[in-house]
Amino acid sequence: MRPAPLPSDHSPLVRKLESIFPLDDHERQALLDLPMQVAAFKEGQDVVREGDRPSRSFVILSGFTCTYKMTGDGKRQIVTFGVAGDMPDLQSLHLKVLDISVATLTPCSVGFIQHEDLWNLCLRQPRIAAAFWRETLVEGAAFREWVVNVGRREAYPRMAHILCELLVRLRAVGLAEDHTCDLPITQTEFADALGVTTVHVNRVLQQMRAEGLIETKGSRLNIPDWERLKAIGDFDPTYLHLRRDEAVP
Amino acid sequence: MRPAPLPSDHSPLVRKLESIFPLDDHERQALLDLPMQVAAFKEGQDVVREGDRPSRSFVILSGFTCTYKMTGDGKRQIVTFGVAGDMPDLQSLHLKVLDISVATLTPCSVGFIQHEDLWNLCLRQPRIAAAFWRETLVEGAAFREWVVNVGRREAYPRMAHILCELLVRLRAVGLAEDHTCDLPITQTEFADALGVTTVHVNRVLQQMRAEGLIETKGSRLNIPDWERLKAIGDFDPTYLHLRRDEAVP
DNA sequence: CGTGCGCTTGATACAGGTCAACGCGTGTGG
DNA sequence: CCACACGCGTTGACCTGTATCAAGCGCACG
Repeated sequence: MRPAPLPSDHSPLVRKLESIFPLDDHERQALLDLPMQVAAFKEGQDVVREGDRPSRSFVILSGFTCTYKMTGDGKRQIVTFGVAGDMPDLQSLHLKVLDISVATLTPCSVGFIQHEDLWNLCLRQPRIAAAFWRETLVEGAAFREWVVNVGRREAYPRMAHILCELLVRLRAVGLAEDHTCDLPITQTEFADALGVTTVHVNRVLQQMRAEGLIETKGSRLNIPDWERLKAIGDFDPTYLHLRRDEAVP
Repeated sequence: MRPAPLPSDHSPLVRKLESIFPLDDHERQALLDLPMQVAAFKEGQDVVREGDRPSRSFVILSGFTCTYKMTGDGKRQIVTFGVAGDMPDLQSLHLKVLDISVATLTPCSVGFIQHEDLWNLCLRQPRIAAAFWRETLVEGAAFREWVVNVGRREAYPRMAHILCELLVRLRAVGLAEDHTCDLPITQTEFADALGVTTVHVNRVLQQMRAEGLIETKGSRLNIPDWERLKAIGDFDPTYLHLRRDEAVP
């Protein structure tokens, strides 16, 4: 007998959209009514793959993902991390063939939404269409900043910058306390995100710990001096286009 | 007396949108009817600047632009080049404050369109809204590939890749013959796009010329062996999401 | 006719890559 | 229940792509 469908939980989606776009009760309800098929993924699996032609997009309900591309000679570049509420392949609503793959970094629960349902909702509620559009634009802004980070900052500030971005994004969806969060990202994954080697990531992290910039135990990250990390990472959260500035007081 | 308003020419916009989205006569006409205020910019001017809160977006009608961000210590990273038909700040329709600046690389003619007019058109014609949304998504896809290029390819293939992208995009809007185009981009600008120094760009270009990969006279670029350039640049045009694959036969 | 910008070249320095090996914790199959 | 394999973090020695610095050249333009 087939497993019962997993219970759906739309709240990460709503929370995420509200972090960048104001919704009224009616709109919130419309989102909650979206048909969603929930699936569980183990760590290290591809949710979608470059070249796919999906008829649905997905929301991350829990867990962490990375969005990546492979080069011809087998190197991986991670272009963004996904956290609860993110829709890493929302673009496929308009772009038929996927130009990226999305893999889970941890066990994940994801909710699939048929393009048809999304499309109908957008036609009926232009403001929700605007919210989704805006969501993809914010994602685009983050890619631009990622280019700057990889192209123009050395490994040390580059790492600082990514840590800042992750903390702020996690805070925006309620997944981080003031200066602490769970960040289950391995050094290899950071390496592929920063465009450096694992060895170098290791040395950078050690130096950051030595200088009291960060504290880690297990996957727990703590940032003792947020202002200093921000300064070193040359981090300005404007590009995340959050409604409430989550720059952390 | 004030100068007469410049004559507007919507055709670059229509041509660009049609390269990624099928339009019918009615939709084409709706675009042609968009109120547009044309302005001429000299070379090296900012059209819009990071931090601006524009009430309009612009289409490049002629000329070349670059979209860039500055780091805290004054380094510039170009995140994309703009050619006729592109709308480098279309995102500002939904994101109030600009996270990028756009500068002209050559004298440019640009057409400003009020957000209000765009917004009305999108509400009346959902398919045109979809076309604009798609336009921003394609731009996002190009940023992702730019991250990969800067993060994971060495300077030589990185340059090859950018040249491939530019040729294909120019072809898509009718600004390039098969393997030749006008590319008025200085070595300094390439440096800021690739995340390397001008000196290094110079050496890379010389090597490419020496190996017969490219030929240049003035701003004229010719590519004698397209397949080889593509292979070296690890270039696959899928991410540009063109309707007709402009991969150049 | 100078002056500045874009291009070019050479010498030298360094951030980060490569290669190789080891420790440690954990899950697993014999 | 132990041995072993494997993933992740760590370390050291050495190498290289690219940066940095400095200078010269030619041409377009005021």
